[in-house]
Amino acid sequence: MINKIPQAAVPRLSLYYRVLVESRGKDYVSSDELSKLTNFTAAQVRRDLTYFGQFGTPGKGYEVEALKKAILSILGTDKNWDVVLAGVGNLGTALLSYKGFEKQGFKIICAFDNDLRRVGKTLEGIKIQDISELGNTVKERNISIGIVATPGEGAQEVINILIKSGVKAILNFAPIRPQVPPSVGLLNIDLSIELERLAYFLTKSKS
Amino acid sequence: MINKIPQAAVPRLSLYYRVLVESRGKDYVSSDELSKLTNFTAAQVRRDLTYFGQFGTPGKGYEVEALKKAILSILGTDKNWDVVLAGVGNLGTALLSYKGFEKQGFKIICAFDNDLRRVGKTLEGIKIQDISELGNTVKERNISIGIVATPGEGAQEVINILIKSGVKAILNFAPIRPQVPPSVGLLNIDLSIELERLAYFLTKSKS
DNA sequence: AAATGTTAGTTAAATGTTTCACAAATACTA
DNA sequence: TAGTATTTGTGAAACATTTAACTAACATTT
Repeated sequence: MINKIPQAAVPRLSLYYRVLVESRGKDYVSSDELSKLTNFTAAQVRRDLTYFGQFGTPGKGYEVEALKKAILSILGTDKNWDVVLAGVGNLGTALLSYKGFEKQGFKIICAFDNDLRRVGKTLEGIKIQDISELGNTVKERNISIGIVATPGEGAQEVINILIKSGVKAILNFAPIRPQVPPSVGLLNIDLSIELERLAYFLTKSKS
Repeated sequence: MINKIPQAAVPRLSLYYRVLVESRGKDYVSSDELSKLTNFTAAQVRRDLTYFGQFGTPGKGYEVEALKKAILSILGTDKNWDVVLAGVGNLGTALLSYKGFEKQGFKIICAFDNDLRRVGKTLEGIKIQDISELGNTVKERNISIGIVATPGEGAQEVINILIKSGVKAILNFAPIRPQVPPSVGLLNIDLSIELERLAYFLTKSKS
């Protein structure tokens, strides 16, 4: 392919989709309107969309429903994805309870923990299993997305099990940078690092 | 300034600090070793560090303790930061309970919610206050960092209050892209968007 | 049907970031 | 002390992304 798609364009697509959902009632929307709704420039909106195809009509704009469908299909959110959760502490529980995921086709279908006080309990309709069953369950149920919300210690081990069992994409909240083979997608969300970025911003803007 | 610092260098600095902490016992560490520990290239390690100053000794490397202190000072994590939390649902509770923040100098000192069932309760030693008191409390206590963990509706309003009351940096978990003046630092963590990025990765790698 | 205005798609320039390669500085060894 | 091995810091090149300017297509108005 000649046109490489910038990494950063993908989350922007998600945002275009959101504002399209909110602009129910309109038949067409222009890059200029999308620009105002997302705070990206109109040029970037057009550029981003053409990375993935041609969706618009000159003089008119983009057909809302068609563009919505197209973005869903590009992102893969027109399918349903089964998700496994490893680590059901405070954060894990919060993720399990978050209603937003299911709307977008992501369903946490099983959850694991190594704390025996939690194992066996049911949260949001999901029975927490012992971490020792992680590998087999993931294999049996053929799950391809994993969320890791364990402490840093042991996170790499959990991730190794996930990968060995066929998981192809991981959202990692543990404060480590796990090793994964290139075939596996990895996104790290590291709360401490984000706060440190803010602290840097504050320190810098004072000087 | 001639050398503008790439945005992306800042979170890398956080990671250098982490591996330095873990390499206790060593007096000196080379860019090559830091490279292996962080999976960034050695050239990037050196480049990143020189954005902020000259910390190394040719032929020897970087003195661990000195570099640790320098990074702390650059990031601003050598100071203590008071943090306000808006929204004490599942995610907010998880953040309130997360022990990692305090170690890095971030302390959530007050929390607010608009749900009367939560207001008045005490979590992790912090009494949840009514959202109507948010502005005054932030002003009185002179807080400069805010974490927003409310639903999307109302998040912009909460953020407006934070900014009006003197908050200068915001970590936003609500699924919106808030408007903030350029003088205010903003980082968005949007869980749905992260999952959609993974879905895109999976969709793409199958084709 | 012609003229005008709007808007997507494309090409080129500008900006920002990372990588490469090497000189200069220091440490080590004999 | 001279010579060799390390390792930093950095100019320049390579790469990636965003912004801006332009072109062509379509819609609307008269």
